[in-house]
Amino acid sequence: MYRTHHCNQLRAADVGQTVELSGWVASRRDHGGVIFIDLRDREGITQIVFRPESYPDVAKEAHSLHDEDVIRIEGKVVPRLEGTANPKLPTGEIEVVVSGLTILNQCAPLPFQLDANLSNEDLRLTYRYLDLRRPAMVRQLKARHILNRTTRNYLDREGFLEIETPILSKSTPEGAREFLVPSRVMPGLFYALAQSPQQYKQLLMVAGAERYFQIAKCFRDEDPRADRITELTQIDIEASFTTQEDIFRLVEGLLKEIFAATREVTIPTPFPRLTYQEAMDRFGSDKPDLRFGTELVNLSETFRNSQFKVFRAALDQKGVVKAINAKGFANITTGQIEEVTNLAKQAGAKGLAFIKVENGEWKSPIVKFFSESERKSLTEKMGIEEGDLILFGADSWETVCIVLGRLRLKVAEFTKLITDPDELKFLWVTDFPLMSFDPAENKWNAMHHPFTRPKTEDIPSLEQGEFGKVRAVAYDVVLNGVEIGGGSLRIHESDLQQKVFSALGISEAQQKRLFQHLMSAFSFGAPPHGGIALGIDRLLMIITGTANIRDVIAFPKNSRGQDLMMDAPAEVTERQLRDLSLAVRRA
RNA sequence: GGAGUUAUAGCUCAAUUGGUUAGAGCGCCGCCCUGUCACGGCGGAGGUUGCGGGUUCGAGCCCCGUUAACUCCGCCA
Repeated sequence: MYRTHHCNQLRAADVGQTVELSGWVASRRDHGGVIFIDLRDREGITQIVFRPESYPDVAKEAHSLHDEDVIRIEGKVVPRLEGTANPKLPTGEIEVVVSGLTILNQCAPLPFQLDANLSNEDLRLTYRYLDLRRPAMVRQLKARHILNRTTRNYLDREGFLEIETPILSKSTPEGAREFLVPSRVMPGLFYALAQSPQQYKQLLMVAGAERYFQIAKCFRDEDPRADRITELTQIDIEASFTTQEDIFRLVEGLLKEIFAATREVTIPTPFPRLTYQEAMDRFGSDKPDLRFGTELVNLSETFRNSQFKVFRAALDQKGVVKAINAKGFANITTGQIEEVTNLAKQAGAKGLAFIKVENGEWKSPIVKFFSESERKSLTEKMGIEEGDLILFGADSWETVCIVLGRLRLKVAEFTKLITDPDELKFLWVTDFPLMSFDPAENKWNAMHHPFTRPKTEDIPSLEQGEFGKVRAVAYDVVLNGVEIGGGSLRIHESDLQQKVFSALGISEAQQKRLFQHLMSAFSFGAPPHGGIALGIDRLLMIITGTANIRDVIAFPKNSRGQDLMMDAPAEVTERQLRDLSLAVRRA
């Protein structure tokens, strides 16, 4: 037997028991005579004591122990001596006097220390199995386990079946770049790794599964970010005979249980809702962070007849003038002004107009163009007070919203508008546009995916070719400015699906080649259906309060998609390539 | 594809305006230590300052190039 208890189990009530423990040496405090060791396993730490006067042979062997050696001990639980209890440990009232020691395995000198400052991430990822021994990382693994368990229990109770779908699938033109996998049996042909189970889950609805979910791995061959990784996990949900309201209620209930189980907080439901239009107009983002205000204010009427050419020109071209008030940020430094100006330009602005309100004076190169009534209207609409900084955008509605939305986030960061690190602000963003125009490709792309249902009242616009006016029954769930999930009601009629494909520039020949299975499935009595997918990794980032998606994944890839521990991707042999009928072209 | 930040001992970091032998803490090795909990004390080993070039009497520090990591933009239905 290796253990009778784990290392976070023994308490004062267990005093007198003879126990066995196994684990790693987390810390050795060798006084020459008595030796203390913090013995660590997955659950926690128990102090064990070697007393030479009681067990001289065992104590002698303990002198040679090192950090991270793996040992098994037996001994007696005793209360700690008067005044030596450790209130920092749940097991701190007791210790185990060791009468028997087995060294199960020794540890070589470590490449980095587990108890010290975090080492550089390369090293942590290379030796991830050591990094994961840190209690903080164990907490991450447990949080994911609890989230998954809660999800399964909840969706089971709601009548959902967990059904697995293929990872090896077929390449489709829309969406993220895919990882390709060559077929050995059929030379020259390729699978694609599923970027989501989207089509399978819709086909399951046609199959009459009615309520499906899956904790699904998805693969996207795009450049990673701090909150994006090539290999991600989603709670994938689809239901038949469902409405947007049904899905909102389901997901709100799920998130309520997840946050109760992982963070022990009660989140208020239902979540507030904004349409895409409102979200962009007021917050300059389709995933607004509602933990602070600083809303975008429309000033188009104020400057309708302005002498300031930049504003006037934007308005004359049917654009808008909007602004945000960075309260109390008039003391912005020159360097910060430069930074926000660059940010504005990056987001599509031609420049950045601003007003600093200092000592009762408006300090700005543009104020001289403003009339008395314009100043008055501006003061009123923006609620201008001493110490404020007003940042303007004048351009097309979309550009202005995007620019000011980015500035809003930057201002919040500079002026520390988020004060409570535990605050959770959920919302639904609804009525997304069905399609967006890509000037680079000169074509319309699906905003969500090509199977998204247009709003019934907007179908005439679709038929008339006014694609920009068509809204979708598509929705995102947003938490603290992070898109944690998105979904839609789907098209279940082959003729409507065909119209959308055509609008997206997918020819009939392509439709047949790529989506024949869907088109024919829809012709055999497909029920109305819809669903959503929630990003587990991003959700866990917020639950555990980390800024890096790799912290919530046991074995993550780095920002170039490498697994530093396994050293993947790696070269393969000529023989393997030959079997796959592949040749590598080297530069 | 573009931009920014970073790179010094096994790890985390220092090193004044360019100045002589590049330091500290932790870890490692040796010795000492019977109530610690980041135990403590004494001693020791350990460096091509990412790599290549340049400027200079002299470069960890300045310049150019390059590589890598991270972050951001593009991209991510």
